[in-house]
Parts: sequence; structure tokens; C-alpha cells
Amino acid sequence: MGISERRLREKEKLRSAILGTAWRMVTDEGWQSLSIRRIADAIEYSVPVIYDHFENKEAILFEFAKEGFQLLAKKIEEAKAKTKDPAEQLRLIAYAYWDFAARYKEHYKLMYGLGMQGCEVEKCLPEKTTFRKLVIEPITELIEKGNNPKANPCLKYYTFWSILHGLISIKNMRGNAVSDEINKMVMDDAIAGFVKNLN
Amino acid sequence: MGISERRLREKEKLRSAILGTAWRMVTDEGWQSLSIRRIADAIEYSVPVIYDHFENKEAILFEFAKEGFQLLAKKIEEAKAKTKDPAEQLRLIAYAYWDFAARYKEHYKLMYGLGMQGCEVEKCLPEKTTFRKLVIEPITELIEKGNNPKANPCLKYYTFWSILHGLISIKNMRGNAVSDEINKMVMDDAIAGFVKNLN
DNA sequence: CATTTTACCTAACACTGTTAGCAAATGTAA
DNA sequence: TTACATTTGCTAACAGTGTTAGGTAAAATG
Repeated sequence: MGISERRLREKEKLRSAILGTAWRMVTDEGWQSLSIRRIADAIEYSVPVIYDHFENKEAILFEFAKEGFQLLAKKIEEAKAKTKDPAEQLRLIAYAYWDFAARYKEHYKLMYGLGMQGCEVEKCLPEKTTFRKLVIEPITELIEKGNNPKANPCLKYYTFWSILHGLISIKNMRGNAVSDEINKMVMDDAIAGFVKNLN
Repeated sequence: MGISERRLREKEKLRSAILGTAWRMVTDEGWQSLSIRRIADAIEYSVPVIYDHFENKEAILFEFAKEGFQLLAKKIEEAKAKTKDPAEQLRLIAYAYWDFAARYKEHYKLMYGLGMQGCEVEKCLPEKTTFRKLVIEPITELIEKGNNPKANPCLKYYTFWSILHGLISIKNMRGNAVSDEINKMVMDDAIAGFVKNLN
């Protein structure tokens, strides 16, 4: 009865080939160049085979978006685990977020629809919630320790995220017109201000 | 010799018809639905006529982007003119920016490529520089008056803009999942924190 | 061995942006 | 008025896109 298992393996292999090829295209030439037909060409199968593995093109994009959200959550978790000081945690989280967006640029663009038509990422709620919880925790701690206990952690989380996302979006837009050093200085400054304001 | 002038007027009229039709499509059905062919259908001309007035589709998008940048600069200018207190100016500018992004949603998406493939907006430098100058001025003033004169206005401007753009981007992403009140509270909080940190 | 399932392909549909080439109308000059 | 040149607008095509209907041949199943 190894036959059907071999078949499953082969099917899985084809699926991986599709995703692998797609990913190579994206990193080489950007999301714009990704097309079902070109994937089919590259894996040396006909076009409808792709649709045996993915409902449509968006389903392929979604796969990468999910990967991105999971990876981001992991990175944030790792960064946070490095210290117990909540202020330091927030700083490390911000760095990790920044690093993720720089290292996995195409993922980030897809996840948040930067300069491209994003895909429906509503289904990534679990991963997003993880991120949210990881950030809200140190914020809550800092608020409790600070002298402004009426501050709303959820609201502050939103602010924190907005700062990061705004910086990264603008950085992505401008290409390399502004040096990374300056960009990082802006982030440092913004996060320092944010943390200071929590007290 | 009014003939050639009439012709020019008619040509201009057709150009307006193209832009007007395009804009109606965008507001009715989003950027995604905008196509040269549908514009041609709507104005009851054949497709190549569009190309007599615009080099390509991007040139049409660019027209709206430029309009957006100009309008934004105007709104910011008006908001700033309402007071002479730099802190208050920054608050009013932030409100105006927010209001612009809400009122001219499709413009904003196009200008910064949110959830769509944006167009080359590098040519809008004058309008962008206007915005930049309008914001940097009160920031510089505040820094000079404050007790942290070594702060870099340019860097702070970048931070200010990032906060606003981040908030708006995230708001746009989430659709109506978060109420406008909360969104505005986040902005108020973030801007207040930013201004406080300038001193 | 017959039947069903699976794998896979060709060819099409309905779109997209863009352009070559032609025909008719109009303007200009002899 | 006639001859030429320009403008205006069109049809039809090219080269892509995502997606799917329908058919064939191989493989697995009863």
C-alpha cells in the first residue's frame, strides 16, 4: 500500500515545486512578474496542473503571506525572550520587526499590500493575534509601573505598531534615497519617545 | 482663426472626459476596475483615442496622484495657517493629514501605493517638498524653544510623517473593524507624545 | 478483464495594456 | 477648384493575464 503514499509524496513535491519556483521568481523579479503561466513553464507542467494544487493565484500568494506572519511572530517572540525588562523588550521587538521587514522585504510587501495588490489576509488572525499579544504584554507592564496607569494598552499597542509600519512603508517607498543609518536613527528616536511616554 | 482654438477646446474636453470617467470608475468600483477599454467604452470613443491624450495608463494614474499631492499640500497649508503656536500647528497638521486620507481615500492609496500597484510619483517632488517644509517649520521652532536643541528637525519630521502614515495605512487595511473614534484617539495620543518629546 | 479514478493536456474564454495601419474628414496651398 | 498634408478616429491585431471546460491516456480498483 505504499503506492498511494508515493503518490501523495509526489503531489506534495509538485506543490513544493510550484511554491519554490514562484518564490524564486518573486525574489528575482518581484511580485509583478509572477504569473501562473510562467510558473507552469518553469516546472514543465501545463497550466491547469497549478489549479490542482491551488484554488487560484491568490491562494499561492496567501501561502507566502501566512509564512510571513508566522515568521514575524517567531522573530518577535525570540527578540522578546532575550530580556525581562519590558522597556528593553519593546526596543528589541522594534528592532526585530525592523529587521524582518528589511530581510523579508517581499513577504512584508505582500502581508501589508505595499505597492501591490495584497491578498486577503483576514485568515491569518491567529498569527496576527500572537504578534499583538507579544507586544501588548510589555506595554501593559510599563503602564502599570509608570505614573499614568489610566493609559490604554490596546491603544498604545496600536500606536507602537503604527510607528513601525509607517517607518517601514516610507522606507520602502523611498527606495535607497535615505540611508539605513538615518532610517534606524528615526526608529530609535521614535521608539525611545514612545517608551518614555508610557511612564 | 478660432477654428484651431475650438479644436484645442474640444481636445481638452475629451481629456477631461477621460479623467472624469476614470475618476467615476475609481470612486464607484476602486482602482482595480479601471481599464483603458472601459474608459473608451464610457466616453464612446475607440481605445487608441485615449493614447492620443495620455502616453499610457500610468500617465492617467499619475494625473490623480499629482492632484492628490497638490490637494494635500493645500490642506496642510490651510491647517497650519490657523494658528501661530507651533505645537498647535503640528496638531492641526496631523488632523488635516488624517482628514485628507479619510476624505480622499482613493487618492491616498494611489499616492502611496496602498493595496495597489502605485505609479511613479518621483515627479511630484515639488508638492512633496512643500509638505515637508510645512511640517519641518513648526518642528524646528519647537526644538529651538525646547530643552533638547541638538534634536534633528529633519529626522523628527520623518518620525512625524511615519506615525501618521502608519496609522492611516493600518486603518485602511483593517477596513471598518476598528471604529473611527478609537483610531482618532490613537492619533491624538501619538501626536501628543511626539510633541511632548520635542521639548 | 472491465470500470472507475487520476493525471495531464490542449484549447478556449474573457479580460488586460498597447500599437500598427488604414480610411475619412479636414485644413492648407497652388 | 484641385492637390497635397494633417488631423482624427477606427478596426484589428499582438502579447500578455487568470481561469476553466473538455478530452485522452495511463493507472488503480473491483
